[in-house]
Amino acid sequence: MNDCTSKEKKFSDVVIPRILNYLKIVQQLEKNNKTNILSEEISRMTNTSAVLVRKDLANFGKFGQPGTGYDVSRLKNYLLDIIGGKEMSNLAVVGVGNLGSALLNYKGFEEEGLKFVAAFDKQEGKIGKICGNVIVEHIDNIGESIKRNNVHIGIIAVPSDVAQAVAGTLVESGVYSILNFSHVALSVPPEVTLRNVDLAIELKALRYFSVNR
Amino acid sequence: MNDCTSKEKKFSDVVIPRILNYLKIVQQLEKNNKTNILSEEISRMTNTSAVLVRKDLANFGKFGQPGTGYDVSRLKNYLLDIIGGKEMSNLAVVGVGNLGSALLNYKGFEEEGLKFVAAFDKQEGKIGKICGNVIVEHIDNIGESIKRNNVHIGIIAVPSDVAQAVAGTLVESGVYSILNFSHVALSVPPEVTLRNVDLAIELKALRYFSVNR
DNA sequence: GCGTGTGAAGGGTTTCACAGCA
DNA sequence: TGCTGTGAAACCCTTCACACGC
Repeated sequence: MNDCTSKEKKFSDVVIPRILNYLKIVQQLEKNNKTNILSEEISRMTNTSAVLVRKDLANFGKFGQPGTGYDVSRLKNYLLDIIGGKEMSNLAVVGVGNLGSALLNYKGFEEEGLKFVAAFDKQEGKIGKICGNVIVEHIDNIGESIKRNNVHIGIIAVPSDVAQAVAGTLVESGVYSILNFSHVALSVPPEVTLRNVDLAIELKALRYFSVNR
Repeated sequence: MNDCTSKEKKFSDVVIPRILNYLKIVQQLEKNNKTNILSEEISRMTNTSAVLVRKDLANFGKFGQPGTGYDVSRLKNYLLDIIGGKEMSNLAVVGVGNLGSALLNYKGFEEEGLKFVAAFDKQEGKIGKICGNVIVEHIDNIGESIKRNNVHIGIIAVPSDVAQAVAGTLVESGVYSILNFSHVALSVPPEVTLRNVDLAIELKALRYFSVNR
């Protein structure tokens, strides 16, 4: 097989972030007009063993050149196919504090297929303000706004004590993909895909691995 | 064995975040004056199977009561021992944009053993301002300030194009634990523990798992 | 009886060693 | 010769089934 045959294949939670890292790197290389890359180089840039890089990539079909390496733009396109990064995803942020603002103002999401289409807060002073490319709406508008803007992914960037309520509202409004930045364990129905980014846990994990090495 | 014997034991990258989640939950429960918890409940709150919860906990010695469950405050203390969460870690943030400010202003890190002691930016308007509990210093002060403040962990919250340079400065200044929020692959010497939180990758992973379920 | 603790089985992931191709 | 691709082995992680203790 010489084509990308693995669109049906499901990849695990270990593999996907790794592949997304490979993608990040080849996109970077393409911008710098590099046309070829070795598994050895990808390995160094991602802290992944070179064999594992090759194994991962070989999963999708063989598009490496023995003795030469991988063609950067070809690799990029295959990875995008697999990851589904070619269509735009519409994002909504709930909570326009510092974290919410950081997300909304981040340049570069859009060229990665991620687009903010709505933002919500309950603080009157923030409603109607422009943040990034969107106008902040009142949190009571979530239901209506999410349908109007065809939101795919909801991002929870509110204080912990209201995070669960916001999650409920998002789900009711039909958002089945949630990224949770709050420091509480959310409970959502099984059909919802939930991913947590807990900054305290990241810091503590880092601390653990610095000490225990 | 009935004691916590596993201080020497090293846990993997899969296990540690899970344990930190257990800890988060028992800390929460303790605040709510709950004194006892079943593996079944921890399971529901963390999306981890109950057997796995018991296996994880049994790693540290048996402190569950068959037929009854776990004593919350005893469990908390053991987990803190294992994770090393009893000493305070000093943190420094480089880049006081929205993300840096979000971190500096987050209430609750301190009671988790994480304390911000320094913040840096290169934008003149920000220098000298108070953010959270620290005064923002110029980025040129990193070397001196890090020694003065005994920084353990450096957090990179600057734009991608300067992230590598900042990483270099941190390492030169003696910071060997780095949490990187920028969207580039940093290269650091092997003695440095580096952990990456890439928001674009989190969003893309979430998208992948929403579609492929 | 109920819930924890644990050896054994099962499944998945990573490494090893080497085959194959430019 | 150099680098990719791949079966086999090793390793780790998770689940299963059940023993044990309150």
